[in-house]
Amino acid sequence: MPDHHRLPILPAAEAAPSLGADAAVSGSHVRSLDDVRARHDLMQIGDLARETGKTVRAIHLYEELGLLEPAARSKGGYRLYGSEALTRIRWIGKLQDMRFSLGDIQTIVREWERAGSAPDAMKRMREVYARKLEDTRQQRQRLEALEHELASSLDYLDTCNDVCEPQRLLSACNCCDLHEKSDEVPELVLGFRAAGAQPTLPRRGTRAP
Amino acid sequence: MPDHHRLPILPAAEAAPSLGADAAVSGSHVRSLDDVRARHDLMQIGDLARETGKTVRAIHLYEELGLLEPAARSKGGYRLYGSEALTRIRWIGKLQDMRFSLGDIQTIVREWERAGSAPDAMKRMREVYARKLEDTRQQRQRLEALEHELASSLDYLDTCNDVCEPQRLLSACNCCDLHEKSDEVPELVLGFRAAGAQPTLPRRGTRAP
DNA sequence: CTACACCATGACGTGTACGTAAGACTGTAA
DNA sequence: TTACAGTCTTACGTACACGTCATGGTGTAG
Repeated sequence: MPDHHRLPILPAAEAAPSLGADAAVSGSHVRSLDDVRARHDLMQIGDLARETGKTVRAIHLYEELGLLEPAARSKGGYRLYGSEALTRIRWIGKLQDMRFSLGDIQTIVREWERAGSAPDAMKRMREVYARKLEDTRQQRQRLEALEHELASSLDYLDTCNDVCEPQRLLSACNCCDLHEKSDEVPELVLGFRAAGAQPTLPRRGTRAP
Repeated sequence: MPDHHRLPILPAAEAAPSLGADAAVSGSHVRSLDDVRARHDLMQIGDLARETGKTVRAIHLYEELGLLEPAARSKGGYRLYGSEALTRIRWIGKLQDMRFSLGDIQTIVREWERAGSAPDAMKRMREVYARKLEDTRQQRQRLEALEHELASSLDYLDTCNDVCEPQRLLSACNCCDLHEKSDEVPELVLGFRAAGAQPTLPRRGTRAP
């Protein structure tokens, strides 16, 4: 067999130089292409998808947006990725968890790529992260507050289950005297009762959208 | 002036019975319609929008979805809301903050309206809230973790700014020896370097989407 | 009466992050 | 060689939570 049958790889750039052969190897079914690719630590898009939990489509999208590029292509045009792709995709996921949109990430990546020097790039990234730390903090505090509201609502609802007569009607809830007077009705509970359709007069045809 | 000039209100149901005249009154420009409506604690959709920070369109949407109904309509068809609408809309907002979609809220509201008795309804709602408390907790923990990652990334980037030579190139970052050996490169920083386009060989035309 | 801000209804548009399908090609095993 | 899963590009579809007209009526002041 001539050489080009073994594995025709067209590297997009020089292969990652100093990385040892310690890449993530999916422990499942081994095909012979894997054997060959393994010499270069390369996996194809489906493997990458499995490892990251993203779909192939999502990875395609990231590439369209310039967030990710395959390390190489097979002769037939298959995308081949090294283990840095895993890092990159997980990184994207984390930024998404922080509520960066893909557009934001695009901007970040472009800034990074256009940075003059290393400390310059680091400085820009520091700013982005510093701002995001602030509103991540705020978001978390909001969630904390909601958690407390949820907890006290559960408390309140427990009283309902404990002391309310089983046949009591919802309409009688507005003048309920079974809770401690000190118990303010939590807003999360109040909301159920306010301004909905009239449950006792169900004259609206159920128009499910 | 005949009576129907004063305020032709067609109540959708009996007005909220036991609520005192303590409704939220926007302290701004008072028009005479307000005067009249004030006797019934009613505001029109624009006022409601201002008070809640939502748009008129959003409120319309909530109504289409069955999440909210005006307490009454003016003779001319204007929607008129009591103060429970404020409660309701703020409630919707909180549920949205907990990552309930409007569709979820729709389901919740329908379940509530179809509940047989009061304790029955409370039980259902308790379950919904209990589940949500769980994943609100998880979400918050995720955010906490990200906060820590952000903080240590900022730390790491500070070192870059402090000890890196101003003209060092990004490509030299991969073999950077200026950090303590104990400093693992944070993933949030690693992500920048992995698998992007090649910054040193900018041969991709900037294809901004 | 007129001006003018506000509102109603209906319908179509928008941005995000993918999903889905079509039709053709690739890589490998049997 | 054939079968078959995986992949390619292209392109249109989707769900969500509204935004944005267009057209016409309403409520009140001057």
